[in-house]
Amino acid sequence: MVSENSRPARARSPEEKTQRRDDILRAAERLWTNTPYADLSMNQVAREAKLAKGTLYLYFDTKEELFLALLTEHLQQWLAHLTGMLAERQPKTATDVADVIIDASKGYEALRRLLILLGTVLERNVRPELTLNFKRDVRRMLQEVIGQMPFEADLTLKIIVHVYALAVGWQQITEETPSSETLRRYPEMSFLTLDFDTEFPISVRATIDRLTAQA
Amino acid sequence: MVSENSRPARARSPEEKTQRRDDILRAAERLWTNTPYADLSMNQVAREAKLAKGTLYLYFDTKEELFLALLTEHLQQWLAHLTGMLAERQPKTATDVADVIIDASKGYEALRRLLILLGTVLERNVRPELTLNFKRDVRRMLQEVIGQMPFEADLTLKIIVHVYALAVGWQQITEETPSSETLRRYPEMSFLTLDFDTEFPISVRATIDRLTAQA
Amino acid sequence: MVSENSRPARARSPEEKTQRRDDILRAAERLWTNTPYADLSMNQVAREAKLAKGTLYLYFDTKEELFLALLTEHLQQWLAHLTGMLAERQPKTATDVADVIIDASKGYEALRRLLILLGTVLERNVRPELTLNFKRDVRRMLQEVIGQMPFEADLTLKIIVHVYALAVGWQQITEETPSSETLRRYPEMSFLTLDFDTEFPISVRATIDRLTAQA
Amino acid sequence: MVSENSRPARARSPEEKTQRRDDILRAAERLWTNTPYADLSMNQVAREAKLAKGTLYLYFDTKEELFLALLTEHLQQWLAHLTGMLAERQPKTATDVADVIIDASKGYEALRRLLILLGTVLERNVRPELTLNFKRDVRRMLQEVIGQMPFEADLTLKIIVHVYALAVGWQQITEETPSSETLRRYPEMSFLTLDFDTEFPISVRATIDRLTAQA
DNA sequence: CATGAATGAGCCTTCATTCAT
DNA sequence: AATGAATGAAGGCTCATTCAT
Repeated sequence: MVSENSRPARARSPEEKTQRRDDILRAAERLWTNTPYADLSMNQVAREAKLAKGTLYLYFDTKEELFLALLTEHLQQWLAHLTGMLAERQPKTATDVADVIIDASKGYEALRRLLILLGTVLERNVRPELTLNFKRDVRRMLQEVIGQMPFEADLTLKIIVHVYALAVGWQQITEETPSSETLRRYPEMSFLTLDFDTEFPISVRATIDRLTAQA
Repeated sequence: MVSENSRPARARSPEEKTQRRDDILRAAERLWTNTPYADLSMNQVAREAKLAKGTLYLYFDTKEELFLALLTEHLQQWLAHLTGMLAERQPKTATDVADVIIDASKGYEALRRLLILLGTVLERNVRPELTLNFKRDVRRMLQEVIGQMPFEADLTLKIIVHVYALAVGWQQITEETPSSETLRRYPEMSFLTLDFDTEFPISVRATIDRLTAQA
Repeated sequence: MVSENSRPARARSPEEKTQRRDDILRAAERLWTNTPYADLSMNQVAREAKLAKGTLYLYFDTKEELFLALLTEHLQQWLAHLTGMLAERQPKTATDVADVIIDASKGYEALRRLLILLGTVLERNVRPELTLNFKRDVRRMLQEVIGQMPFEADLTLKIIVHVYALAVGWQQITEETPSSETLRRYPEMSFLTLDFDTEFPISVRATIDRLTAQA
Repeated sequence: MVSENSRPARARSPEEKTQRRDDILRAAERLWTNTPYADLSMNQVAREAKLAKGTLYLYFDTKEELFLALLTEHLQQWLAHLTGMLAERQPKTATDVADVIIDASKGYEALRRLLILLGTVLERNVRPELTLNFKRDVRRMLQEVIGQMPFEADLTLKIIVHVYALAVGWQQITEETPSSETLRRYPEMSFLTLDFDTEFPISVRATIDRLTAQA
């Protein structure tokens, strides 16, 4: 309800600058929801943010860095969300933990698509130092998750990475594509028209059970 | 004056045309091994195949179709390989099946990278009809696999798709990137420097066990 | 009188390709006559040559290389012209030589402006290897000049370089600029409104006399 | 907490404003020593001067005007230096005069590079009126030089302009460029690796001798 | 069937300058 | 007077695809 009109013409204070940076990320996010990375130009982001193209570059050095920042945000949010749920539910068993992770993962498709982008585009075109920073940030955030998990740190980390692999894998397979609709018309192909929220939990439960049993 | 393998100057007969098409695929394959899709131009493929750029377009309508064909081939090979191993080993239990699948998957990194490409680029830029054809081809090949598996068709298909998700997910995470080397220097980040051949089997076993137990 | 209409749609033979490359150089040259380098975009050159922007890059890797090629051409022409005049007039004395050089230099303003460009822009933005090649080409062409000069090779080269310095220096001072016209309205400033064809000869004669006397 | 030289936060008095303007020129000068014009952004100058970008524009209308002011300064200094040396040495002959000019020119590379900039960039992008002012300033300063020279005003002016041409020409040829180092490895190219302080004097002496002899 | 020259839309990015604060 | 965020025109260049030969 606030939006553009209340936006100061120039972001002077650190808060305003954070806000402006956020405006840009929000604009990128809106477009990201329904546009693949390659089709999403900085021009579009600028227009969507109602800013000049050059302004984007005051806040992000490159297109890749912008999306790395977006990913950082989304991942932060998810991890915070997960930490919160863990703290609340206090899971004890593998099954409990799987349930929390599965529940916490609902509605994070944008994040999953950003994670694919990470391996596909970002890591390849960003100064390695930045990717590294990003990963160290992630590691730091994970410390909080570890604190809320009923397992040892190493096992928790292993679980998280497996969940990451599953999220990326299933996202890629279940994502809507131009041919999805047609595909649904062929019954023999139903094995390929799957739903993330159905399949991902199965994998997650199986994997977490196994990993905890092994430990 | 004749080029290596004394390739005919023009492909006239159907066999020659198939051969020419194959030359192109082989060239693309050689480059694909160590070049990401975005950095791999049609020009390079043409040069590698010792053909002119335009010639590529006589055999493939677009760059994406070329790589879809390459994916089809690789998938075909892997499925044949898998079918062979199944026929040979005649696995009975979930564990047996998992073992065969894991063994059959070794050395197919190129295929896994093509599968990522499928969801990331190909499905988005190819006539939907082609993707569909591809998927129907895959379905047909799967029939052979089904015949060699000790489970019902639906369960077998479900297993295959889960394996697909795992392959894509783990490939993405374990793939070497510019920052990989530096990452290895930080012990606290070791949870991210993983090996496909170590992690993928764990997931596969866990998942197949679970899927068969549920059924 | 021939011009664009007789131009083949595609340059296939080496001759046609040389011709096409030449078309581009001619277009650049026409614009160069009345546009400073910075204001002269590749877009304009393409338009002037009635070619697409990309086509330019089939013949020249960068804008700088295009202009380095143009400079090479002009320098070649001038050196050929000079060699011809030397052969014809067979100068014996310093004065004779100066006369020939001065006469041979008339009408080469474009070349002088390109020489300024060399030191100002090209050498700084072109792969050093290319500049080097260019200079070795020049050295080779100079061999012909040396053959026609009544002095030893070293002295001839020294003379040429001094003439080069004078050409560049006087070009810069006598070049027409936006303020030139107004400048001419102030009699006390007449010392700055000079004519290349008047001043350059004086310097050349003085310098060649001195260099030959010293030797 | 106070910055160096305890510069006032705001320049209020005319003296302070002159000082601020000078701060900017000094900053530009420091950068100019080792950065070509194109690579030298107003941002850098502002940072070097520890001022904001906008502040620069309170003192100079454009980047070009800033450098024109810098040139004015350097030229003023050189002319003052020259006048001083002339007054001290009282040269009588052409040779004497040449010696003084040559000695007075040592160590003024920055000025020579600014003179190249004048013809190359400044005159083309500055209001003609400003270039004119600059030139009239120069003319005024030259009056002092004329007073100390043993020749008539016109001849003195002519000499100065010839020296100007030589300075610009030789600067351009002897300036270090990315390919200089490699060039030095080829003995046959030694005719191009020259030293300003060696060649310039030869030209100057030759030219002044000639000009005075003609008169 | 083969060629490869030609196309041109479209990309990211830079930076002198402006102007709200 | 000083700031520095915002602007936006403009630039060089790439590359999948087309099509005349």
